[in-house]
Amino acid sequence: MDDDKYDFAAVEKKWRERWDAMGLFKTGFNAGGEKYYALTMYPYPSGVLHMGHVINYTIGDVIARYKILRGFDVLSPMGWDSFGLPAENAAIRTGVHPHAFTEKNIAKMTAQMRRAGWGFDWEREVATSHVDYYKWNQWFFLKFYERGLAVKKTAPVNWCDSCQTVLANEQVHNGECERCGSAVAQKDMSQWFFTMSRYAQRLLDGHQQLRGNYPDAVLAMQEEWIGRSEGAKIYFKVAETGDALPVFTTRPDTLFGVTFLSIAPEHPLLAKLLKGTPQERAVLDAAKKMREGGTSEKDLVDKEKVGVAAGFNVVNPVNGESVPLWVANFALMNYGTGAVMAVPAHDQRDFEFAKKYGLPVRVVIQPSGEKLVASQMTAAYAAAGELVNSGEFNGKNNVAAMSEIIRWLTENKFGEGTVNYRLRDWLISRQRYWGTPIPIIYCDKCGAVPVPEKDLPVVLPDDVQFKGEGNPLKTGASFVNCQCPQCGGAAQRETDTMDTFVDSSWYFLRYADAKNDRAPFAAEKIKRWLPVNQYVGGIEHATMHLIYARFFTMALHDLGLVDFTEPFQKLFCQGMVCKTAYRCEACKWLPADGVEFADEAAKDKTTGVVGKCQKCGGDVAAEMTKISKTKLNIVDPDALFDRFGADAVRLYMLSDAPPDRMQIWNEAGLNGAWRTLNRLRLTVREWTNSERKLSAVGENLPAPRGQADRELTQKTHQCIIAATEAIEGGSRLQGGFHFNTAIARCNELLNQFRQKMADKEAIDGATARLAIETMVKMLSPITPHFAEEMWEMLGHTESIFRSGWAVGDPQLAAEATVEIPIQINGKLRHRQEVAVNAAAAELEKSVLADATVQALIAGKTVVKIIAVPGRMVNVVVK
RNA sequence: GCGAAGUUGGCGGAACGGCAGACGCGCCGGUUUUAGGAGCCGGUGGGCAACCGUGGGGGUUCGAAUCCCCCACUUCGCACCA
Repeated sequence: MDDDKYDFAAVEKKWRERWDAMGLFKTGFNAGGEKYYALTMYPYPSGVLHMGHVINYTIGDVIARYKILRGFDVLSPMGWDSFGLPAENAAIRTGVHPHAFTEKNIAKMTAQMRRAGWGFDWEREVATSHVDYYKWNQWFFLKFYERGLAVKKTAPVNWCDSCQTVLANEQVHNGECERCGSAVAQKDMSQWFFTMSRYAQRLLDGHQQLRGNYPDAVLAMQEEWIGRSEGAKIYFKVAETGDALPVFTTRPDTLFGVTFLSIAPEHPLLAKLLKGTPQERAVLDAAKKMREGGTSEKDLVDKEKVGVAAGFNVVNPVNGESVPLWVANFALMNYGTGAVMAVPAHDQRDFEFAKKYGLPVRVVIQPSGEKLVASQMTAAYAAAGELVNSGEFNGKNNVAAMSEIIRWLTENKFGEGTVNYRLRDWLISRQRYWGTPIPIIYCDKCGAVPVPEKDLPVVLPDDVQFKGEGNPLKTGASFVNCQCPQCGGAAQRETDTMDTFVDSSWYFLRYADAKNDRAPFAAEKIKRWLPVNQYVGGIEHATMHLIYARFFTMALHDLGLVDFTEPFQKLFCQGMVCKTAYRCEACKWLPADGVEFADEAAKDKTTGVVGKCQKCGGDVAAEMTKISKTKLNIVDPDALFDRFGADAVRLYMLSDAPPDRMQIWNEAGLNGAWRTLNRLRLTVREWTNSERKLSAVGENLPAPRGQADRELTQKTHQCIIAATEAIEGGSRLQGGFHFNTAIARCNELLNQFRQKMADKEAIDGATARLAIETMVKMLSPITPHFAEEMWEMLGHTESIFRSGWAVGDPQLAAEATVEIPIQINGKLRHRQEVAVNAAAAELEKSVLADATVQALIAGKTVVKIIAVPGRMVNVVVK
């Protein structure tokens, strides 16, 4: 009958225009409603949306629309994290200025975002590379500087000698420069930090408020990142010179077992000690060698443990013993004190190091029931036991004696109990152009002088060169040379720019007052909108961005700029979008169409060899990984919008898996989403036609309140309740956002509705309308254009987003009877239809009265009966 | 190395400690004068059966995909990518 197709392109365009016209996504749409701030992590403007964005912003949009339906005054903003390395790399490669590159990308991605149907309040758009944004980064820096929260210290960077440039960890592969392949080494530079480590305990304490509102995994990762550990600081001294060399240890109980002490190769004391000694050259060379390779934690840890004797000894305060000082690459300057006491008998890493270099092993803890002999040990003994060779602590349990030992250390001034954190100060300096200039001027006379607030912003200059060597900002003569604000003499600007994580640590505050040119934001706007009610983003941000933003908010709180300490009330993290990638030993990564598959089944395999490379004929192995350009497994959202429309893509993204799981990309499922929409559309058409027929017959027809009506009404209310619960979370589905099960409930309702139509069951017009409108409404946040179109088809003249969310009635949803399983000794044996509210005693009676059950337990003794009302009965027999 | 998450049919996934496989994809068969990426009907974990089945091995329980312990594998993060 109807051979027309659903013209999604026209429908989607039509509704986007109407939403714009009606101001659906501007704050105040539900004027007077309670505020709701729905935030999604702003993207880096790479120029193309990837599937991670699609899932992220679809979830955010569904939440915003759902809250609009529930009457909230919703703020749902979008912006651009537009500073960063890629624009600068593009400038080096193609000569296009980062500014032009970035603006073009923003324009492209904005168009893509509109096509997806994500509703944002574009009047609040921010771009961090715009001077009206980064000016406030500089302003915050000055405030931090005044308070001692921004300081300058020495820290190592990845240095490529042949490119004469600092490299990001990302640009270092296996200790080599990504561009030229030459060896990378660490180099110390004086750089700016935010003293975030001061906030370690507060960040940790904040978890109490966040527990239950952030994913547990994120809190666990942040706890690990903050890395609180209790232990003691022990005052070792250099035997020859008397220099203090404190160490931090979590195992003060093993202090009598120390046989050497390790110091980080870049420890400042090392160079001082060695100065003028015969071994100076050799030890410093060895230390330098240890610093080859990148600075990332993974690079450091993966390195083989090596060391060299420094030619000095240190004195163990507890027994006065002198033990040798070693330089070791596993001693980390930025953790603890940069020196570690070594107890080979009770620490595996120390044990291995001691065996490698022939250092002594001394047992100070004996496990019960066996006796360790140092010379016969093959591994360290790290567990608990009885202290031996430990002076007055001999005979005590090492764990139980811990606090006593710490007290003793403090009383005797050998050390003190202390808490150490893994959390480091935040290194914000970047030796790059495309970032916020740090507002500091260096004067020969006055030293480092902050740029006065009235001189802000320090604008990024355009007259710079991108050669791939050094920091381009240093080539801007007009930028670098300036006057000292204090003495007026010739001075030079800081050419380091800020880490882009500074930008993203407060952008959510700026959205509340995006156009303010007198302050980063006005207090009353912050009061209205902050904190963020729901933040949505990728799990990959669990530590860095989310910790920096929390720290920044606490710092702003301490500056009196905001009156809360946690920026995000609730956090939801979607999983990675992954897809099979193909790798050929010789040709590296291949696109799927570059693989000659062994057979049809091989196309679905996600691991192991699946075929041959079309180019070289070598074996191709499949691997399931995050969608990325380098692995050639990207999916272009635009192409999907072209083929299926935004609604079908959105529906598919949410219908398959709960969004906090890893999403496995499989295009076949998209067809199914498209079909679901068509089926619903067909249903709406058929029903609106038949409804017209019905009303033409007359209103005198008795309403057929029969069995079919009751069933459909029940199913409809079940759908509303279950779908709402799946979205909201709650007792059963804790986290919420289980769109996949909400969609499944709608499908069930649709199936039942179509079944009844096909069977020509008599259904009252109002019952049918409620059912069909419920399906449309439950889907409206997910497939908004489609839902609007159906809503209109159903005779409504106003947007569905004006109609409010559906309310389920638990009484109408309730079932009268339920078929419960009957178990005999825990095994399913029979079923019985019982009243839903039948009490345990009634269940027992009716089950025992059942002939089948009697036959099953004939000749056996009933030991007990477990009856769970409404769920099951288990008869235990012997 | 450290930390996190995950592992259920051919596939994505459902399942307050209580009927394993909802819903969807795919596949198989049928159907509608039907050529569409269409609709509709039926089937679809394994096994002829009894039964067996939630990565492997133990445990707790009347009852375990679910809780506990051990192990394996996969993915993600680790501070200059954002």
